[in-house]
Amino acid sequence: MPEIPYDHRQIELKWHERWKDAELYRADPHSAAPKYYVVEMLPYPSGRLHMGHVRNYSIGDALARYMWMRGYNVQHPMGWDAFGLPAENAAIERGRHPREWTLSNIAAMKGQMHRMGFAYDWRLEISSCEPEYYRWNQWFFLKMLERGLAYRKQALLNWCPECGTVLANEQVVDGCCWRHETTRVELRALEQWFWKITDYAEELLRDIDEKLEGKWPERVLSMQRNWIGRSEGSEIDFRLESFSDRIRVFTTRVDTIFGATAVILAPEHPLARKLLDEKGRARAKQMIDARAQKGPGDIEKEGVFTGHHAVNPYSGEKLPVWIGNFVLMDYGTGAIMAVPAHDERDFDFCKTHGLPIVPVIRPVDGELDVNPKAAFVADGIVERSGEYSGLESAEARRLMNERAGRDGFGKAAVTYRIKDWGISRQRYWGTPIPVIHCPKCGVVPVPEKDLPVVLPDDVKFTGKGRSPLAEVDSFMNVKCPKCGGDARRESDTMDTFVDSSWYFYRYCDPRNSTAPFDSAKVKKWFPIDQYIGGVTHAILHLIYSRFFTKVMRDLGLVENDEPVANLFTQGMVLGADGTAMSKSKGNTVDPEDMVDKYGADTCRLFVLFAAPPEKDMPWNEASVGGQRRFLERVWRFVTRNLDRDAGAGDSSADRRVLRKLHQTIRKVTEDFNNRWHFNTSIAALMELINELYDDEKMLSRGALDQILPALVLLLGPFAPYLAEELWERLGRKGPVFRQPWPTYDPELAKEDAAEVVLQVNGKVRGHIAVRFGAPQAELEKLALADPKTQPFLAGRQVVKVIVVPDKLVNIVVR
RNA sequence: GCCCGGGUGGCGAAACCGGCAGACGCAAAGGACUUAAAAUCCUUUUCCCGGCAACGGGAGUGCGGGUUCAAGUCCCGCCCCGGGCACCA
Repeated sequence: MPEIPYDHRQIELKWHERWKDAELYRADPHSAAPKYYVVEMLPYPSGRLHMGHVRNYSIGDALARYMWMRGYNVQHPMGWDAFGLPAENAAIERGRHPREWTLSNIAAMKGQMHRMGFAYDWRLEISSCEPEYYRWNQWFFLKMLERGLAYRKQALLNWCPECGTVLANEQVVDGCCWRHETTRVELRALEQWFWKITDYAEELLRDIDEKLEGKWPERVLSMQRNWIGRSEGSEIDFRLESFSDRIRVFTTRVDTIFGATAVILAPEHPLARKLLDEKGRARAKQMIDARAQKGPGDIEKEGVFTGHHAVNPYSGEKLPVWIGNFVLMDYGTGAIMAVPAHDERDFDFCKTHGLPIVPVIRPVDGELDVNPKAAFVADGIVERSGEYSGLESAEARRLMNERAGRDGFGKAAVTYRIKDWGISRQRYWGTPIPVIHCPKCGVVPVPEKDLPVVLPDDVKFTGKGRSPLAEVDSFMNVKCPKCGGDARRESDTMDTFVDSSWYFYRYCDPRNSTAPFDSAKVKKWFPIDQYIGGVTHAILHLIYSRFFTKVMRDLGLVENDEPVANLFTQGMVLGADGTAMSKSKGNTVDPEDMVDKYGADTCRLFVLFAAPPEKDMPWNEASVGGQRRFLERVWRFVTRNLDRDAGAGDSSADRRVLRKLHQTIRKVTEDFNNRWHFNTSIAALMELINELYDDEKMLSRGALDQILPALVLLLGPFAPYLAEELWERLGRKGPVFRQPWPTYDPELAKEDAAEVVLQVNGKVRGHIAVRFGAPQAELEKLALADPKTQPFLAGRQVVKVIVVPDKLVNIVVR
């Protein structure tokens, strides 16, 4: 019988066509089956899928298909994070309109996703650049405004010269833009819109422990904890000698306050202007400018004495007030007390500026070091601190906070590192911020009934200057909704992270034209059972969407406190050079080439087999062939045994192969249920096919009839095209992923006998086959009598025999 | 500096609860088939020592200690790599 060749092109084309219109992957709103909502992070439509996408979506797709087979009602959507700078840059560089460029990219990538065989319910597709979508961004903006969660302020902001826009703190990496890793951000004073994520700092932190612990990767949780940066301490007012103003400082170490030798203000501090003379102000300005240019970290500690003094409320001591370039205006109160003996930074500063160093904390089991060479920063016993002397640090802090409250000069206080989310962007391709600036009424929100504020199409892209929208008179000129007078629209657009903060809710009701979604529909699916994406979004997207969910909950739109019950972060795809694949490094591989050459199934298998999904995946082009060979072996085995008249066969071969089959079902099922280590699932399937080849000639028809369909079903989540084609050739009806997942019989999976390892003094000396459950005494006897162990026992005394039933006997001799 | 990961053959990896280290795959070498090549199939492949040989012995999971009958796995102290945070008071 001639072999039928495995022609991936023909097979994939055939099923591609059949799947296209079949609407196979619909979630059923009326199903009684338990729901399972799986979402992969939506891509930016750059025009081509890259390997990172393929990896992300192959993991999610395998899971979705598996859960269908397990009988769940699965919702598995896909969409487009369609606003963003590259579209605008394409417009500047190539004269293509961002909309047209974006839409053609979406069409291309959607085609690639179809080719990959990803099982999405495309009826739920959303695209954030459509007015039907972004009008709800605007609606949320208005709600934030109503609730006092949106505000406008002038601030020093991170400006990326490459992007031509400001960035949120989360979008600055090592002082550089997150999209342009070599472009330093500059600080610019601008007026822009902020969202009060800080109002939710405490809850965002608490729910990490209460709701996410154990369900999100520890790495992501620790990054978020870090980012929120909760810090407990005290706020203490220092009275100025020469003015009525007080300087409020934040400190975590009020127990060291008797060691304070100065009070230091940030150069931007409002009091700095007042205290400094002309010359001092010029120095302060220099410090501010230097910081704007250099970026943090590589700045020498500089300072200026203001000539004024403040009074330590505990000791009554007079402390000089300085300006210091290392004091940050936007953390704490913008002012600190300097305790050089117990803080490294203060130590540095005071050393260089000749300020005294006064130690007041001694180690619990040591002496007070009166002439320290470095700061002693640990807690200890408070000394030289009046009534607090002799107390432990923690107790001193407690009592000192009490005293501050009682006497009205301070209190216990909590400070967070996280700052409000700056959402204004001086770019075109984003959601217009729905406010109007009226010369008479000031900032006026666009009335809800006038939403959406639609992006105009006729915009000039010069790549220079400010928001492109500001140049479009037909957009900008508007009547004030309040007084009817001439007014101007806001010309900034929203950060695109707004779009992705709630898109997975919109999937549940994507065409709703009266609300962002119907809460009942969302309630059916939320929280997301499994969210899958790159770890790069650990603190960007993933903290913004947690914030958004909490706001939506407080608006009464959703009932869940968190959007994502379980998070999985897959590792990066590394290039051949061992660093992350990226266009700028030129080490990318286009998945399309691989799909052309080897087929989508091989490509999917390849990304799943190369490494466990949470680990970074090294690139090794050569091993693709191995995956292809495996699929061909499956193909050949199934096709040539479809209706081979195998007869009664050899019952021992049947038993061997069926045992392997059931062991494989067990292995693959466990991998899906526990760790998603699909590399080992696929390895198990390879072992099965190896075993089948070994025993092929001896198998009975009956055994083949059990094995072939099970093998095809097991392959379904990983290689859907091949599975579907073979399923049809087996004469079966219906799509593979709608078949019940094969179950294993523990009895059939069991080996005939336990292989027990024989050790002498921990070294392997032999093996014996014993029936399962053989009593310990019997195993011990067999081990002592075994010819393999005998030579190592001769002339020695048996001290002890360790028996692990069905596994191992270790004879300890002396 | 602090907080997470991680370090196992030539390479990617496996060993999930302390019980045979290296499953599975890649690459390499040898062989079968072939006029030949490709494809396919079979064999070998951690290192060292002994043996013509099936085989036998020893060492071995970044380094040094420890616990244990038994350690890649647990504990202590280091080194290296990746990631995050970092004048955050």
